Amino acid sequence: MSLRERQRALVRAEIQRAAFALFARDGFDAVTTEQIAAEAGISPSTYFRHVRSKEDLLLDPVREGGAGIVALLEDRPADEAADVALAQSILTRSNTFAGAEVEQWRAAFRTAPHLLDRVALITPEHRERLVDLVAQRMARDPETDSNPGLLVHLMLAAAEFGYLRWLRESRNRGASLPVCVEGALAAVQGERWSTGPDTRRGRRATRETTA
Amino acid sequence: MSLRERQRALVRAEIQRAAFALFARDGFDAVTTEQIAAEAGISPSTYFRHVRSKEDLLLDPVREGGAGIVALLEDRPADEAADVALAQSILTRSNTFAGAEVEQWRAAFRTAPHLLDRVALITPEHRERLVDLVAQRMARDPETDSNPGLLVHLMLAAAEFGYLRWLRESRNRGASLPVCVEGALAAVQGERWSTGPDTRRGRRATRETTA
DNA sequence: ATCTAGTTGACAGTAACTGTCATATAAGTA
DNA sequence: TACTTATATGACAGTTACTGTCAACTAGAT
Repeated sequence: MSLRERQRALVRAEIQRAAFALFARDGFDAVTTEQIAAEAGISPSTYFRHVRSKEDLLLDPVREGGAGIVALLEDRPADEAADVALAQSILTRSNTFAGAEVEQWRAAFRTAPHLLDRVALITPEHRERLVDLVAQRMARDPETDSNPGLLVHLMLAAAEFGYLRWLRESRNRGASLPVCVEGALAAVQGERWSTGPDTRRGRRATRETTA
Repeated sequence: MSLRERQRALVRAEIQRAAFALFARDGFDAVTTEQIAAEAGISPSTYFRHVRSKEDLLLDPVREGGAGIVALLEDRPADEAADVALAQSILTRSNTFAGAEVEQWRAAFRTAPHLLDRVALITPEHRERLVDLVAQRMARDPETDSNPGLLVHLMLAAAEFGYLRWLRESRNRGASLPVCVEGALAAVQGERWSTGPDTRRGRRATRETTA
């Protein structure tokens, strides 16, 4: 990683830190881009060079999870059923989504409830990659058969439901993120996603990641 | 319906017509609000009084379906299982989503692919109403039990998948909207959503609305 | 006829972006 | 080390979606 790349990442992180702090204090809508830039110690020009849009400041952190899910799914045992493998990948990823910075993010996000229904867990590119991987596992052609796409869509929607439930609830009273996500993911798994008449391998292997 | 209300609806419809025509011709991003207002024969001020945001011009038509789904679900037979009743309500609604104006809308929407992942089939208020109705059918408390919310979320996600597939495909080559939606909805239905150990009434009553 | 409430357009703002340009600094090359 | 090139920065001007206010107007009820 070159010095330029490191500095780029540093500036980006500093912008996020500044933005989340301001959002949490004053509310998403009340904070201007100029304030964020000032708080981050850069000019507005530079701010816009690093941030595509104000919304993305909040949405990008979750979207980054998409790449992780793809990587995890690629490493799953090949004989595992598509639905199980996908659910486990998502669940494992949600386990790593924690820490002090995440709490800052959550506090910031709570001030922008109108963005709640726009949580896309993943970029279109990563989603397409997931569909291909799932189709391969189901031994179907994603072009002619919509089932792989549907499974990915529903599984991500279920995970999203878990994320939203976790987001809405207060810090300590509600269930943890993995618990929220796992409960929702379970609803999508089932016979429907099998590759053929008698390939049930891996079907019972739910709940292996959480403590 | 008073004259004022009728005129209001008329202006609104005229704005939509103008906007869709311009979007389809020049692309969503290339069309300014002033152009739309001019084409609709009103001032920019009036435009903004009728349109919350440019995005909503495209998104509102689908969102209006939400009210219809709620109404349909309220009229479903009381002994029908929650998942079946909800699926049928959505499917019936999607049947009425057709006509020449819809084709204009589809053409307009195609020029704004970045809005595709923001298709919320329903407003938060209607969604909450659906959750209550579903919870009642499942005999569960929507406050403590997340299953009704999850069923609604997944069912809407499935419908959304159908809508997106229909949207993407060309006018005559792809499957019709109801077919796309029905195929997706079927994936969510199942034993999981039953109200109790032995209440299976209405469980087999899929596919009754489409020809 | 008149009073009230909702509608309209002109106008002046705000804030999120976009594009350009001169300047500075990291990285590759002689 | 010196030189060149690619990239980052900040100042600035512009665009556009959207908001708020105000005076003129019009439908609807009394």
